[in-house]
Amino acid sequence: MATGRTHRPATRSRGIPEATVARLPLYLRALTALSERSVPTVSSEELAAAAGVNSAKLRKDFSYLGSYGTRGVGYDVEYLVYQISRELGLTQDWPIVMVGIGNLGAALANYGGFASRGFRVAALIDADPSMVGKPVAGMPVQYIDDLEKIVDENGVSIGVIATPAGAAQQVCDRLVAAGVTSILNFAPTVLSVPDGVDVRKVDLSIELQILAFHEQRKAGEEGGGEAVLPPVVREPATATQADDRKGPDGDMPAVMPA
Amino acid sequence: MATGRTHRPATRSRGIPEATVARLPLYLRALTALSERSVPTVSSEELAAAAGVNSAKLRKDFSYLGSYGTRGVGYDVEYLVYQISRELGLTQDWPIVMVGIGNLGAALANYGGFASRGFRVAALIDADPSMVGKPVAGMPVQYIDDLEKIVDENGVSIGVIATPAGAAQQVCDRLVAAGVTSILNFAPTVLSVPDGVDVRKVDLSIELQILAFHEQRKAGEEGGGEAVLPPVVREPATATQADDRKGPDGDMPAVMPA
DNA sequence: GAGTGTGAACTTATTCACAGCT
DNA sequence: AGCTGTGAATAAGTTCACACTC
Repeated sequence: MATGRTHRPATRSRGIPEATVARLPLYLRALTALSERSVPTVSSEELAAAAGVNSAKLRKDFSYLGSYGTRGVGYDVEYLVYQISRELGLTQDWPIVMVGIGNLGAALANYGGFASRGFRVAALIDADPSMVGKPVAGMPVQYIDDLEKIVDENGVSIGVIATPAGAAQQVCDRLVAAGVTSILNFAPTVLSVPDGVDVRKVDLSIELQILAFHEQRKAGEEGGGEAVLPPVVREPATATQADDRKGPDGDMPAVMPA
Repeated sequence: MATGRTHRPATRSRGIPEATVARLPLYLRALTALSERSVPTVSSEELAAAAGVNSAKLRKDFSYLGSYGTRGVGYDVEYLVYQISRELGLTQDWPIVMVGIGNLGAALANYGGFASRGFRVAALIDADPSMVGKPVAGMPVQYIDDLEKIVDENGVSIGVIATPAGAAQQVCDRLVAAGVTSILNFAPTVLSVPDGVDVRKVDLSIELQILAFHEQRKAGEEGGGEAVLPPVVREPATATQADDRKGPDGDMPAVMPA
């Protein structure tokens, strides 16, 4: 205020909204595809469609990064690819370790997306001695006793946990103690970490459950008036009396579902 | 659960915030663990800790479902497990199909989390004829030509896509045409679907990129002045002469990073 | 004319803090 | 005394709509 007009919006890499950060990879993917097709420029409308968001949101997101577009024209694809890559820290290579090379871990290791731009699998680690030395995705599995050494020697700061739930926390603790400060957790458990360590989780069954919620609602709603499924116990408008009315519907049945 | 008995989400359950829905599975998991340990009741504080959220948020979340707690005491674990299960639609069984039984698909099929409460894998489907008939996770892979029939005969409304990116949209279209209204997408691509169809996506490389963003920021910030890791690719101050000031920092280098 | 960049309005989500029940 | 349930306050995220630039 005092300065009248700070011409520069506070867009230092600082203070990019989390929701925006989460969409940058999406934009980057769409832009990369355009780049491969040698498309020189793209409008917010087109790019938004390719990324599955609306154009106002995209423009707003980009505005946090800076003014990278040209009015009346759009965005230069190559230029944006670079700027977003830089913002995401993908102009450097991040060595990562993956712990837990079971079904899922092995699949992830083989998965191309992992080795994509910006990341390099430095080591695969497992606690099962019979796995050690076996090649997975072209690299030998290493024993978990060497975790600290591996992290240290490779300067790893990002770890992926794909162990069973029971082992995840202790693996996490070891990774953090060894210097890892970002963790991607595929184990279905909540990890606790000290301040300064980021955890992101991917949980299949949670995603399915969220879908089931909406699915159920769709089923209950179809037809509106002529419902296929009867509305079941409409709450009497009276609400309460001697009724210890709890939830909106359905008290606990005598027998719990297994 | 026999046919109907889909509880109509009556009165209050209309409009449970999406953010709350996304956390219900988390609470459910924590509660299930308590239930297995035969813990009878739990306070919002304890449960919140187990689920990795703060207690105010948890209480607020639960308040959208109804008044399921007892003041001065806490929540009855079994009761809550049932109520949340019901809210999520897990008191019925959802048959799901999985399309794309490659590395990742097979891993997911084997993954216990999938077959967990409320879901049943009705079929594994692949487009590779050489996969067909092979048992994966104890069930034979079926050919994609039968997709429509499988969806129809099993009353499938939830589909999981684990194909390569290039095939995802067409698989999605076929699933939707066959009657699927919820899709969990593991392919690194944006799916477009008609209104009324829900899509959730899981993308490893996006998650990693988000971590890299924060990681980069940490590195750039430590010590304030002299960073341990040099930011790599220091921009040549070259670029544009007339200082058409674009972003907060860094213009495009002459050579794009691969 | 076309399309970005962005304040302002609006919506959704989180946190606070305390009244009210057991 | 203890802990839930929830309005009220705050923060974060989205959408609108239009001035401005090319």
